[in-house]
Amino acid sequence: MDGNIFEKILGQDSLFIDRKAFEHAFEPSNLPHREQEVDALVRNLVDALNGHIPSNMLLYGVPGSGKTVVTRFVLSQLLEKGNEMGHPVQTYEINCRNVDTKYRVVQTLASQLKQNGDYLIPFTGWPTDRVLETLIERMDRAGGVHILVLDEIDNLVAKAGSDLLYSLTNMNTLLKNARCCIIGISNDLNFTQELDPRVSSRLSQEDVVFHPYGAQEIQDILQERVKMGLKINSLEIGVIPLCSALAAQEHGDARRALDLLRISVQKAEQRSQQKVDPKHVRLAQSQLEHDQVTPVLRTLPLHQKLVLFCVIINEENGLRNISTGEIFRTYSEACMKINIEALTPRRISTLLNELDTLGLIMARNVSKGRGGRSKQVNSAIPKGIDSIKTLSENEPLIQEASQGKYMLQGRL
DNA sequence: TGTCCACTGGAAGGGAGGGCTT
DNA sequence: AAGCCCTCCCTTCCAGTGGACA
Repeated sequence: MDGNIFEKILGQDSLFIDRKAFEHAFEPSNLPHREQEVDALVRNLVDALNGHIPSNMLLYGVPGSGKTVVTRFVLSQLLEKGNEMGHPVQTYEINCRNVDTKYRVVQTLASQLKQNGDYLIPFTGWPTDRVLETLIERMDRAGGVHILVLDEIDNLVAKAGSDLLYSLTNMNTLLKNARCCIIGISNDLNFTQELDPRVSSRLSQEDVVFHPYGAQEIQDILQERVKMGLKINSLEIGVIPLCSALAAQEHGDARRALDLLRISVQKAEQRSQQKVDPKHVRLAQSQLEHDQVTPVLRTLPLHQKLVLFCVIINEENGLRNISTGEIFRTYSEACMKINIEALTPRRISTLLNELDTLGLIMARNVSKGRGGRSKQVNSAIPKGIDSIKTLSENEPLIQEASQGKYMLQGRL
């Protein structure tokens, strides 16, 4: 072979000028169509600079509607101004999807305030109250205004209840030398209904709703990023509208649009083409679907995989709208075949709900009169993904069960 | 109109596994 | 080592239920 294998690709002209412009973590200096929301945050948070405590806020909106990016943008400006004016402001951002228990949230916050000589708080072990006390001590020591951003806060409430939020919203009464303010970010508009009323009144002193972006608005966002990130004239007409339209279908998710565009450009580059055309967008769309689903499939726990596997097997045999009972029977049989103990029907019901939340199945409750009440389940995995193969990877038991799928088919 | 099916989903709690404190 | 605390996964128990059917 001539030359180094990297040379060919390295030497290739890229259509990107700055790939970062399309990354999720990118923080643009201009946020089109979010002026009102920025304004709402600024009007509230300005209190931190006046020596007052800003109201707690709740930001609502579908994924990719700019909640996090707007918050980060405003907070970075606030930090800057705070430093300039000599009003110390501390900000914390916690994603409650990853950090989803009372203990862990408090531990994460307190750890961020750790200084030399402070205890290292273990990730489990201490009584939560003690961690909370430590947090309050450290906040007081740091002084100033502390702004806690709890992203995907609905997740936290679903798993850990209102207890933590009660403690957090109560902190101002315990702090002597510092003040704190909470910004909750939620994808779910109805989540305050699950909160303790005392908590919800304290937490949602100010609500800001982020409406989903429309196709036209997404186009504007893309245009902006294209200016920064791509060479001039690298897109065929129609690429941006197509990306926007596809993303608008996905509940107006701007992140999705950026991903689509970024991958489309990569697809064109891989084919050594000078311009991105709508064909590349279609390719990107199917890759995105694939990339979203397969890691989820791979990392499901064994029983979760088995349940999903049973849904798929049934579907491959032409059955739609499968009931919980049917799934449970297929599942029990599969467990028997691979010689593991089956979980209870109650547990399977929960697992089905979880699969539904993950978007891997569509489950709806229906009543068939005397036939009883049950779920109707269908797979929601995009076509073109070999789900059984993916489920079987590194999972010999599933492989074994899938080899017996014709036996399973027999009883259906 | 009431019955009754096949579940649903809440509540409580067990127990294993991680870790800390005394 | 014994006694806690916290989380995760799971079971057991059970009241509740939408709607076809007698």
